[in-house]
Amino acid sequence: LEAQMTGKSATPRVLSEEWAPVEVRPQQDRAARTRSEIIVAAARLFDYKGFPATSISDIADEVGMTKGAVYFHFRNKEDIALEVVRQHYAGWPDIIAEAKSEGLPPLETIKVLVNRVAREFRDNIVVKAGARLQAERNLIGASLPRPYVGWTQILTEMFTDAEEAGQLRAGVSPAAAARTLVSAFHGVQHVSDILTGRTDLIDRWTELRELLFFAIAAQP
Amino acid sequence: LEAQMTGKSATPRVLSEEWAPVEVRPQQDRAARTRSEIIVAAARLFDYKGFPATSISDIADEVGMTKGAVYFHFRNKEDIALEVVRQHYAGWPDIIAEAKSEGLPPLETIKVLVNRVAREFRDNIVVKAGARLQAERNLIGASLPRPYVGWTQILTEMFTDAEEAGQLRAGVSPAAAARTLVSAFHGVQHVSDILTGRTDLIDRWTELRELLFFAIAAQP
Amino acid sequence: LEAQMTGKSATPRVLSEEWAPVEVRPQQDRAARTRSEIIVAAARLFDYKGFPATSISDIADEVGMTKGAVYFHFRNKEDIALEVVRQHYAGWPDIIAEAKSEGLPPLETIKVLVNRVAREFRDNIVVKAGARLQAERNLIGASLPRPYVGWTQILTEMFTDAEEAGQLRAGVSPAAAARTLVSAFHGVQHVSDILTGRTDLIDRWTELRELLFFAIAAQP
Amino acid sequence: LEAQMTGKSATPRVLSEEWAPVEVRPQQDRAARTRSEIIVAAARLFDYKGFPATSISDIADEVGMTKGAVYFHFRNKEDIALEVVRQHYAGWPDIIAEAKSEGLPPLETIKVLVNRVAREFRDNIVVKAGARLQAERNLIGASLPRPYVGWTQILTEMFTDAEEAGQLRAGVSPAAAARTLVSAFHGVQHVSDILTGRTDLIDRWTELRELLFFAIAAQP
DNA sequence: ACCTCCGGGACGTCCCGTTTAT
DNA sequence: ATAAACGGGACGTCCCGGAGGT
Repeated sequence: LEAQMTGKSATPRVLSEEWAPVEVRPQQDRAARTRSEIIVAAARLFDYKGFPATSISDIADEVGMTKGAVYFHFRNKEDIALEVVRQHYAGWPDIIAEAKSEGLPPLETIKVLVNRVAREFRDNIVVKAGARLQAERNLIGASLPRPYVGWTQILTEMFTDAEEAGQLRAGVSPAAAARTLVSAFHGVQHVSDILTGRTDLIDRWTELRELLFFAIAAQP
Repeated sequence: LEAQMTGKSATPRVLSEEWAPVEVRPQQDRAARTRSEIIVAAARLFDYKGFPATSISDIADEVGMTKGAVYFHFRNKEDIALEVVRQHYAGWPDIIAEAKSEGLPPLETIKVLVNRVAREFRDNIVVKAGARLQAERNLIGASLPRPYVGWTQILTEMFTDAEEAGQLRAGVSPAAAARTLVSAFHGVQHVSDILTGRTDLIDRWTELRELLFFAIAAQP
Repeated sequence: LEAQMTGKSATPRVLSEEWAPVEVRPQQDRAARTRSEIIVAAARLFDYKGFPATSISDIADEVGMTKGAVYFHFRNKEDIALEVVRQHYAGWPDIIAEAKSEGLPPLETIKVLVNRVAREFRDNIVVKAGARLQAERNLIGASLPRPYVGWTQILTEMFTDAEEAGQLRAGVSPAAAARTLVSAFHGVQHVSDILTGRTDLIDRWTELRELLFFAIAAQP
Repeated sequence: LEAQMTGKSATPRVLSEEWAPVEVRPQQDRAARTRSEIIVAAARLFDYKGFPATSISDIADEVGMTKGAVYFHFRNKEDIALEVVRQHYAGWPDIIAEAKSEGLPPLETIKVLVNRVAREFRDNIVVKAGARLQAERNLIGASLPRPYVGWTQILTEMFTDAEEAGQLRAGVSPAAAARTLVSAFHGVQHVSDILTGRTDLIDRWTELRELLFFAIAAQP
């Protein structure tokens, strides 16, 4: 749970797309596609080698373009990393909304949500790259959004809902639970990355979830 | 809980120092002092800027020497990082032995131990730097020892002791408990580092400890 | 007579230039010009100071560019040396064809040819540099073509022609004559370089030629 | 025939050693031995890698000493090269005297002499190293003695003797014969070094000798 | 006298992230 | 959008002094 969240609850993207201009010029279309290709290629490299070891040349080669073309779309290497991180964040609102829409009790909603997040961390290249970039944030520049605090806030709200629903064990603070979940999830994801390339992430997260939620949840 | 541990119990350093020759050649003494100064200066910079952003020149400046002097003691930058990581590990056996020597029940021994480890992560510059270097290990070279597995093994043994002493809640696996503790501690330490420079590490660790050990320990 | 020759006869450059596209892209033109300037500047320095003593900075200064520009055209210093050596070789086929086209008897053709080669060794900076680089070949890298063998082969063929024309003294082996001519010419060129900067090369070659061809040629 | 010769005829070393002080202090003896070991080790490396690629560390390692020890005996790397070249030269007078002492006619004396010199170029590590250092002389410093001129002078004298003895073909200049022999021998030796590591030096020299002396000698 | 240990600057190569001319 | 050029370091390593032991 790496990301700086916007804090306001998830805006359904479908709606916001309604507001977008229907007619886009084909050139802008192509530019957007190129931009996107660059981002994905960069994400692959950032995930594999990290930010400092990835050169602009590497990225240009990976997309089959010249360095100049890359510089046409992004002012510098930091901007590319920034966009990767932005897209890492951009996906969460929908996922959160989806989890909430299932109508489960708060604690179960959280479980479902983080299960889904874990899968993204294992499978989605942009999410993976964004996580690594956040871990290397002080090698990049001070411009990345602060990580962890958004998720902490979202989860604090959800754990507060759980408390109000009587799902929390007496003495458990929603904020502490949120902080601990965010930190521990990060730890699990990172250690899994180092030791197994995140192939065992789901198992490790399951182990963590069982212990943590036993301590958080009220006894039935 | 970053480190690859040797597994063998701590050698009583006091004793071995008694056996050391009293007279050491002063030149070698100076060299050892210089080496140590380089390590500490490098640790400061690695902790602050990370491995790739720290140049040999930076280190030389930090100790007030020239690059040539640094290269007399270390073949390359990687070797310096390696030595920092080595010293990060070198302290744990004594700390583990110390915790065990208090004669507490297994679970309390683990708590005391990790409390102490948390303080090291907050205060000891070499420990801090070693942790960061391990996090950046794929930017360095494949030569660093594998992190986490040593601590996981140590803690698995201690949780097994706890199980045999009847301290574990039914259904809790010692190995899973150890893995989760190692990962979650790493997460707490890392997030605390990013958000507060580890000043709130003890508080965050306390929050994690209360939840995790409630789930792990048998009800009294 | 330093060079590894290709063996195939000279391609008439005039003709092939007729066939070349008249319109070349101006940028590539500029690049080719720059590349060529770098080669000539490097040749001057290699001839003057040798390969190890010539730094990339020296070359960049000599052409009035920056190191980065040089590295845009060549991957490393060795590649520059390689190209100088390549151009040293590239000129021989035409010169050989020219000598042969005069329709002289074989032995006289050889004399005319080597006279011309001697002038190149005295006047052509790339030829001079290439010769020196070949002399320093084990300081560079194992990638330079083997010297001397190409010329030995060419001259062996020509001396064989002479033998068939009855121009060789009885008992003189064409191969031995070729080997000796190649080695002795190299020696004359080198000693002349060391002692006079090759200003007396023609005289020294004349002395050698008179003696050697007296021994090789059949008495009239 | 690389060397700068002193020009005065060979001084029998046995004699000059008679004049040396009989009693030397044992420490100086050790120093001389150490010096000599350094020279031989350096010669091995110079012959193998050339001057620029041979570092003081290499030499120190080769003799099993520290760099400081080497610097005690020689002021700098150039001095070591200088001494190697000096010893390359130092052996010729005896060899020349030996050849002359056989009482052969001048031309045969020259042949015997150069045959012997060729063997030295093939077998004697200091001679080989000195030759290579002379070839790399402008990479070292302007301090090496001028090569070739000494041998040219010696051989000019000997060819003049031959002329006076009626052994020279009409029209052959003793000076030109000497110059050509020196240059051509250098060429043969160098090409043999590059192509076969001087294993075929004797054969190549024999080929050269047969041709050259046929041209030089009066017909019987 | 001979040698070791430790440290000091100085470059050399390579490469990287970026603008300028086209 | 490309091709060409620009500075600026980073790393490594080399040649070499001084301080001091033996």
